[in-house]
Amino acid sequence: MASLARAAGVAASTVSRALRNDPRISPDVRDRIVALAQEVGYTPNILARSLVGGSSGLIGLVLGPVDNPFYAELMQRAVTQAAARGWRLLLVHAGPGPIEQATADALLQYRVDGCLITSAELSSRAARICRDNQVPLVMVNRVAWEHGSAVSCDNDAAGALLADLLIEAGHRRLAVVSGNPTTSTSIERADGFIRRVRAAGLPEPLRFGGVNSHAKGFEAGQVIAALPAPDRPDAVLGVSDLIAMGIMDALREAGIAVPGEISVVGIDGVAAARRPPYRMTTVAQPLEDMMERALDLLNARMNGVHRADEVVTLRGDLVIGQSARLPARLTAG
Amino acid sequence: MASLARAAGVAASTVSRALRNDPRISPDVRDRIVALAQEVGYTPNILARSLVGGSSGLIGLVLGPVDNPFYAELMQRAVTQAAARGWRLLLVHAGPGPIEQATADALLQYRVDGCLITSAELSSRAARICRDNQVPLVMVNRVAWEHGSAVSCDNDAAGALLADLLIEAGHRRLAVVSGNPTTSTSIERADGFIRRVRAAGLPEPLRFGGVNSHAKGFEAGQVIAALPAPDRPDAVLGVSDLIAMGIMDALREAGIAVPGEISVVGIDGVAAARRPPYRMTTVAQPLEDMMERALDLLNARMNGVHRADEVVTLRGDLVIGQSARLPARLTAG
DNA sequence: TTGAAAGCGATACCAG
DNA sequence: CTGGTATCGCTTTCAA
Repeated sequence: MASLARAAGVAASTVSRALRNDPRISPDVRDRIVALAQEVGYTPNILARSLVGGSSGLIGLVLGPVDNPFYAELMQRAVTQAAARGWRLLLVHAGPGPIEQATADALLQYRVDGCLITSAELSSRAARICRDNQVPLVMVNRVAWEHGSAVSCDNDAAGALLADLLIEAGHRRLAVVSGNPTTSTSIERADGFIRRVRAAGLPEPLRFGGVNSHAKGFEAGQVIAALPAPDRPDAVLGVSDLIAMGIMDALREAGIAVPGEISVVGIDGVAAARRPPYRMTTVAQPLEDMMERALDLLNARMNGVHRADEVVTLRGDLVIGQSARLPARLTAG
Repeated sequence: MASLARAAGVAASTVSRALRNDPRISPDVRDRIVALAQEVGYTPNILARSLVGGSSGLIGLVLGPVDNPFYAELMQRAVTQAAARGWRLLLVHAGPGPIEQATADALLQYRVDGCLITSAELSSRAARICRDNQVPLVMVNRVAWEHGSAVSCDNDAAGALLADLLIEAGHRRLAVVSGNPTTSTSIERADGFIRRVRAAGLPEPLRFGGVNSHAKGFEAGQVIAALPAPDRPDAVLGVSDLIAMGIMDALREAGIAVPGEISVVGIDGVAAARRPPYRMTTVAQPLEDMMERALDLLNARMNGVHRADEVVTLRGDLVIGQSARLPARLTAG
């Protein structure tokens, strides 16, 4: 920058202002400097800028296991929307394993302006670090931990809605395949579902699960398929599309027609579940809006202003596929 | 850091050295400082360090469309392996669209030590920026562009291997569904396949394609299914697993048995293709090794040392699934 | 083995 | 409107 200033015959501070469109710089001087910068291929060093300015322009991103396409879709939204706000993502973790200390430390070392945690599990270490250092924190698809704001889909309502629809369509023996029993997302979805089944006076739903994976759904599907027909459920909720896909695969492999003999529904609305051969009936998370709100929450907390932690819940969108028998009023149109 | 130095009764430079395990600092002083830093929760500011040191510890990551799970898997490897080397990823792009100028600029603004481009398409802008600014660049799953090194799977060999196996197993009417006609990956895979088909004296393979997506594979599958039986191919290669999954879905939906009536094979080895209901016979890219080599290449070019661009090609691993009829010698075991 | 001082590249305040 | 100067947090000579 010094050499640029010399070449332009002005002071460094003038260059600095010109390049950031400071209003109180004369247009002609600014144009000359901008042109010169362009010419010599000068790019401001954000690291140096952050040093004095305080803000790094970085958002830490902690991702969950990306074998669940939901996280991949979330990530894509995060990159795009963050870029639109002039922020960059520091990707510090992606995967199922616990986040390491060195990794969590990076959030502080790089002075991230905020942190986005999308993993339903294992986020505690990163969350603690953010709390201890007043780094704004927003969790997506996850209930707020001790500290931090959160944006999620109304999981309970999603489960309840699907239960209502299945029941209205005449299903009587329902089942639910859960994910990780320690994650709020999985629990709430199952709870909402089960509550409505009970409210309808139907028998207690069968319950399976333990991990949020295709394999676990497949396993549950095999067990269900092996049940003698009278005991066999006529409708199953996979608490995630990934699980629901596994269920459906197992049932079909066992020669059971979906939705002919058993209806299957999921939650998330990932692309893979919506296309053939699944055409899943599911409740899609409003990803675009969720990320928008998440970044809003971060933004509001980024300039040093303290604000109370905030929890935002958005309603999901019912996606009518062909994996479940639904009330005629929905399928007629 | 100044306050830390004051509290410890030493100079800032001593603190700096102590925290980085400089050998020429007395152990007791170092321990005292480290303990104190721990106590007050001090974290070094890497931005400031980079300012003087030169290296930011950041690797720019440009990702392709993550609806293809291949890119998601690649990303997970990238994060893990980069972390193991003490690097962090600056995620500047993910998705199908072209990379924007502002995004590409971020690579320079944050002074990334190197750049990893995994998108088979649209990487030119980022690549150009790296070239113009001597930022080490490695492309993964993509042939080298004008500038930069590259690591990829031997795509041609993968296509050739699958053709050989299908032919050996007795298939006679082959077809190939390509991806984006401008990407080296897609072209090479198809070329290898077609070359072997010709070499075997079989009729010219049917060709479909245009985009690397499930939808495009599905479309091609529908067309294939609609062909009158005598013209219908008895084996199809989808140049990516994503495409192959689409093909298989369409065929099965049309009531055609896979692999009973038509064999389907893919390339990539993504998790989704290997599990039920696909159980794809495919050539898996050695992701772990590819990322390892990619980071090696970056590392060798990162400390200012100039090295010639390098291209590394790794052989893929045949994954025997159940989506294709294969020679008995392979399926016997 | 430790300390003092000079930067690294930018911004911001205070003058002019 | 523009120029000097202190400063951000850390590393790195150069001395002691």
